[in-house]
Amino acid sequence: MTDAPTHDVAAKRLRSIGQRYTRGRRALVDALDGAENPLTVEQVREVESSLPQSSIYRNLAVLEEAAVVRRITSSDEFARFELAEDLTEHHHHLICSDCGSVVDFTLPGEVESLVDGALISAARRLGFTGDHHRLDLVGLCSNCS
Amino acid sequence: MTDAPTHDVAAKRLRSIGQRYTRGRRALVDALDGAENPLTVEQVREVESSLPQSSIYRNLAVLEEAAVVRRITSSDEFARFELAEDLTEHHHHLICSDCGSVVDFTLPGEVESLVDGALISAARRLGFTGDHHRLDLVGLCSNCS
DNA sequence: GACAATATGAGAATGGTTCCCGTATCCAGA
DNA sequence: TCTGGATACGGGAACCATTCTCATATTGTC
Repeated sequence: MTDAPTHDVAAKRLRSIGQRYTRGRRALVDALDGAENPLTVEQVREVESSLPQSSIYRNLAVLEEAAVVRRITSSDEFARFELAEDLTEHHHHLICSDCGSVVDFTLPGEVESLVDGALISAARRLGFTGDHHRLDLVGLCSNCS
Repeated sequence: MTDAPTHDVAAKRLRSIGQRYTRGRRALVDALDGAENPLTVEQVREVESSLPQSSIYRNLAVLEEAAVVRRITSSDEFARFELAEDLTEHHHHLICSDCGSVVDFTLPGEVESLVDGALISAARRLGFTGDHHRLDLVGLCSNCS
């Protein structure tokens, strides 16, 4: 189960784009919040078996638009979803290039700020408006190595 | 046109996995090497209009398996391809979250080594065998902002 | 409680990518 | 240079994660 604050933020963000915070959408937020790592649609179905596939896809898209959920791509063919970082904490992904599994990890604050600074100046140089960075480590998970 | 060394390396890597370095594959390497940024299959077709789509897909997969080409995913639905980093140089991507375009950039060496060190220790902690990192900046390109 | 608007969900459609298979090309040995 | 066997090519069919459709159910409002 998810903290009330998370649900409150989700409800507010949905409302701000003219969407309701329905039972199915709450179930998705609970599923993602209860997971250690980003989930595929199939994994969401395993956790919340009552949700039909089409609703999962549609509502994940709505939640993504409301900035409640972030979609990430791995090395396999399945999209994965996690709660937005400001609802959890800033983190990164270990991506297995063999099986596509994704595991979260964090880096020391000094590293983060150095990276951010470097990215901001690179973006400025190229006329790009940076929103967030995405620092993943690609390799082999303990199962596949 | 691509340096001989690049073609030599490509030929050797293909040979090492029992594949030939054919005309079509050479054309793909030329196309990717001549591009400023990673290319979609459609963009490859624009550059090398003689190559049929099915051959582009098949040969990019072969070149990827031979570690001559790397496949990257953006925010849109198209896969993009670039030469492996040891045939070009280590770099990162600015990814436009609106149109999906991808632009290369590089970071100062100190930042790279700090990041690498931090990633290595994080990977060790989680039983992961790191291969390479992937540091992208997601935002809006000058066209979309 | 009734109405209008929005969300749901089962199945169809979409489209980037992969696969199939008959043909063309390449390489080794003679 | 020929020949045989293996590999690559390429047009089109198949695949499958995802998106779309639309009739029904649910929601919020007066």
